[in-house]
Amino acid sequence: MHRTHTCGELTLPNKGIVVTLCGWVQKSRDLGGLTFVDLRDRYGVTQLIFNMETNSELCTAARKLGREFVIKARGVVAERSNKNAKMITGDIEILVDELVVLNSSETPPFTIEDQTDGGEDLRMKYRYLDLRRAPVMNSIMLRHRMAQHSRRYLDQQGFIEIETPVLIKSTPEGARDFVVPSRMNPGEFYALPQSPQTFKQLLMVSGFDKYFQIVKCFRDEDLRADRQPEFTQIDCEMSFIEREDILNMFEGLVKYLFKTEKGIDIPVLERISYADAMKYYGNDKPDMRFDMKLVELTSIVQQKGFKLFDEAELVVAISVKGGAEYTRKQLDELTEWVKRPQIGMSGLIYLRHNSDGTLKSSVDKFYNEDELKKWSQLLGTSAGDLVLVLAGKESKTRKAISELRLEMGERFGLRDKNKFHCAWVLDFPLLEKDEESGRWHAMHHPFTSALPEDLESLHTNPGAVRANAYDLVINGVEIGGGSIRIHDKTIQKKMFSILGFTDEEAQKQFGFLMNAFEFGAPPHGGIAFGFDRLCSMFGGSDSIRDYIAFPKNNSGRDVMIDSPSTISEEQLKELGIMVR
RNA sequence: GGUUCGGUAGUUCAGCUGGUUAGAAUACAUGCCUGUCACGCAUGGGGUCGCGGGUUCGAGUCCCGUCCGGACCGCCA
Repeated sequence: MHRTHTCGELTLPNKGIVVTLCGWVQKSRDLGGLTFVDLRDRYGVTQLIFNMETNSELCTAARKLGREFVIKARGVVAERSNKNAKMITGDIEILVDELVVLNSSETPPFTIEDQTDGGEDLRMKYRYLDLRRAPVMNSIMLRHRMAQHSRRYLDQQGFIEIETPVLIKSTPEGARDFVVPSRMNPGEFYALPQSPQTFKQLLMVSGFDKYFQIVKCFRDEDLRADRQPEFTQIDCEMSFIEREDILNMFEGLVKYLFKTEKGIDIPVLERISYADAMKYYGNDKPDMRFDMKLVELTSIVQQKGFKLFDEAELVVAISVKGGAEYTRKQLDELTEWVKRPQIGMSGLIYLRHNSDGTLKSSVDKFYNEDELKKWSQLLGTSAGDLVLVLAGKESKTRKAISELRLEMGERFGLRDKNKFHCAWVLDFPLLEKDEESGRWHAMHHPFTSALPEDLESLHTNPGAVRANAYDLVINGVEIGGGSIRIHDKTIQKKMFSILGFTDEEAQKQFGFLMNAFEFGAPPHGGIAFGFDRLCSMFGGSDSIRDYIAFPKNNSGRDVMIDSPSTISEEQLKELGIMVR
């Protein structure tokens, strides 16, 4: 008696055949004379039926089945008298003639159903049970398919998949490293890679020409719904290419994924400069599913006696289509929303374009109708629209209006999960100044090249130099990013010196790379995609956790295996480590 | 490092200004029921109100501390 079919495939045409199914008891319904058992496996659910009149022994046994018992059942596929249109297998049921209990089960701590009663914490503790639930299992299977599609496309394009080491060297740049003590080299540590960046560049020096890897990366930073300490990237690098080649190649990958997985033909990817993204969306990863562009009012609103605006570095507004329906109460609530510490604005100014064409603002005291009309014109409002204005320090205000824009987009239903807008964000600044130390930091990473036309200002005006870098942004989420790399030793050295490395430090940290550049490094560049985010985007979720089989919680803990954990004195001693 | 919300039955939650024996739904157990599929009906068991301290005649409720969890800010080249 071997399994002949799955619980998701039997329908009316299979009527009359004898089948054997295996799976878990989803639920049983005992009606006295009849007992129904829903049997579940990875493929679906099929109803088993037991009849007290025709086989009382078997029916009595079936009544004893609890939730999540593992069973094997043989029987004939029969047409149901009462069909269930909600189930794929809802037209049939199995008239069971033999039943084997393969294993019993405790009552699960939460219900194994699409809509579970379990909270996040409990589900994570029993993740192996949570994974039995169809939505979670489907997410994991989506991830599998996405990996296969990506491999197929990249293989077809001539990319070679190569594994790079996981025990590597700690570097001060970027995120914090996870660190692994070396027993054989007391007092020394490996670091886990934040990305295989330098290795893939070395592979280009070796001549592999097109490389990719679907690879775990590690960053010891605080977690978010879309950030895990270990995460997966589709990591790619190519030689003898220019930016345009990379954009085309990976635009191809994005299109291929949407086509094969979702059957969607996405249009040519929009391209927007970092400067424009900041100007129109206040954000380097704009959600371009909807318009609601930022409009700066600074120059026209100052010197009218309104202190908040007069003292502001930036006065910036958005116009919400149909927002004039917002009541005073809702506007007050929105004001509280921007005052939350996470946003940190001192207040919110509004201008309502009433349905009768009149304008009403919260600052009528300072601005006459002509002036308000000017606002309205700049923002292109018509009757029924609502203008929201924030003012204050430049960067904080820009950030706040960007958040407000996303919030209003959300409230007005403009962020449809089934709509996708993909864009390249280009021409990022190469460097950014750290406010505290006053030092320059690489915005992307220190191997990123400058745009050729900006290279000269590297010494005179480093902040103005644009990087030959690009991000892929889908629906306001940074899905991928990359750059054309530096392949010249002298320029790479110069970059390290601008970043505040001494020659000695640079040699110690990255000497292997710069040495390699002395032996015929080809021009090269690449990109890496956040695979977990890509999967959650395709699955329509904001959280990557359901797309990772065994994720960590907000504090970086795996509550199932209870890690991280302390280790024994002997282990510490062997590793030469003292713990305070 | 910070802000904020939460921790009460197996689970999800309610429990008001402190006041008799802490409730609901669901899950579970038992019984009845031949067409259920969120089956129905009846009965029943199930609680260290996260932990510690304080205020009070009296604390699930108020205060302080602490632990755990969620969301977010900082951080994430």
